[in-house]
Amino acid sequence: MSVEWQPVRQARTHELVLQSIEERVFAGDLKAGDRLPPERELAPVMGVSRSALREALRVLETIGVLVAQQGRGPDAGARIVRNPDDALGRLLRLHFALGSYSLEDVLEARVTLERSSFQASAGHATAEDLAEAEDLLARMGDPALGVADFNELDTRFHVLFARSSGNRLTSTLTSAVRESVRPLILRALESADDWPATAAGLNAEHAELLRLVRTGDGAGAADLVERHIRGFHGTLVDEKQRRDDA
Amino acid sequence: MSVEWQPVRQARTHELVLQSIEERVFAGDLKAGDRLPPERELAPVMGVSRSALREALRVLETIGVLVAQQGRGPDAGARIVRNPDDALGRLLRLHFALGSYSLEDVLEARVTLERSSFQASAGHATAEDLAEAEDLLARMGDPALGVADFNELDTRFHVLFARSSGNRLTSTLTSAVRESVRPLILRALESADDWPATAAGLNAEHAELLRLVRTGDGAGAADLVERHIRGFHGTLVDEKQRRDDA
DNA sequence: GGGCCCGTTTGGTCCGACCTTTTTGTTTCT
DNA sequence: AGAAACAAAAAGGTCGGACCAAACGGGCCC
Repeated sequence: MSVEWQPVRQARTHELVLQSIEERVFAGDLKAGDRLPPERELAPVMGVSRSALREALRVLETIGVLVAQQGRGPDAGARIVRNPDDALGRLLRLHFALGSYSLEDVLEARVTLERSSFQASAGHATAEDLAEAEDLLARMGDPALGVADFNELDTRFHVLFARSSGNRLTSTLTSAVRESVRPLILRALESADDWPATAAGLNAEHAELLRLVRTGDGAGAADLVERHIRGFHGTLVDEKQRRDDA
Repeated sequence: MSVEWQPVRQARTHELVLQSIEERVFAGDLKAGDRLPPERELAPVMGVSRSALREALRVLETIGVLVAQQGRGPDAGARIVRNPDDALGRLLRLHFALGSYSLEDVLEARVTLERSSFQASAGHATAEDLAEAEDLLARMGDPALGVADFNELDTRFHVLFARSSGNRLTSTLTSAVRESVRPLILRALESADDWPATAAGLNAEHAELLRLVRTGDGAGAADLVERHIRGFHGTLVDEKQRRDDA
């Protein structure tokens, strides 16, 4: 295999700034909670214009490692934070909309991730987690619940178990993937033939999932969540088919 | 549970622009390959300054849904693309450096994702994939190979199988997670007690992985890659321990 | 036809002015 | 003395305009 040549791509200023800040992060110089100097001071120190600096900060903000606050006082200015979830969610949502990933890809990824989540959750879930799941379950049982509200609660149910697995990375990935198909799921639910029956069926599975996690049956929960996801995604694919045919 | 009140957080201009463009993407108005109007035209049409528009474009660029090219001709300007891998890699790398995720979290996520990758790869890998893996394996076998080069080839080996699984989403996630621990792995390799022996051991496992994938033994490949990752991550944890103690 | 030059288009950079929000300090009135 | 009102300062947010740099297209000259 021959060496692959790459075009040189002259680095843009904001990329240099970015690189410089990232190095600080990698070196441990910048930790969560630290504040950056004000833009008007930092820009000349780095030898770039304020606009270039701001573009770099915007990038860091969309990655979820920085927030900016107007005003004075200790909370003002640009601060390093750790908030990957929104960033990852937006990323996957957009790419899914653009067709970077097929529905089948998302299905398999959800199965893989949520199997792992539920497996671990069966060993790690706290009493608070279980109580919250119970609460969500009860609210989803309301027959008068609208489709959109159901979808919201269903998302929270799945994300809750991902969080309770104790693994923040898997949790982030799981909820981002779940979020990315959220609009699609909403549309599918809206066009369900018999919505009350669909909701009841999903809820029965949710209740059983909760029971398995509570009793510590990780393998059982993993198997059931796989069936749960495959079953529902199956109707999604059917729905998509019907739409494409029309 | 009472209703949770949120602060209103006045939206910033670039966020409005972003929202507007995202809606176009979700609606299917903007597809991969489409070009946006020039900044100088688009900004006044949207009623914002060019700077605000540019910040929104920068955000889209870091998400990997847009690239910008200077100059004239059909390739110039801002174009919609689908390139999630770099974006995801940078995101996870930074958050890992900031301590959003522990080493154990990454270990479990890698095991989950790569088990799935290798399982699927055993059914999907093409002859080209296998040939490339063979090539990488041969190059990793060179005893004179430096640690950094080995790490580079090892990364490509793992990412290759993720890609060959046929699932672009899992592949993206796998390579991003692998990339996020790359600097760490490099440091661990550099401080290995007996580097040639370590390399030989890893290579033997790589060769066996390739064999299992080639013969279509997905379950076997999944099990082996789990042992492979856990074994190596184990030395990482030991290494970290030793550093923390010092 | 090939090569050179020059203009046009488009993003990239910089600067300076001004707006808005948030806190802090000070003054004034009771 | 205390509370309310006002003013100043510090920070990010926005805007407009000027200019730089890269890439392409076309025309001109050999």
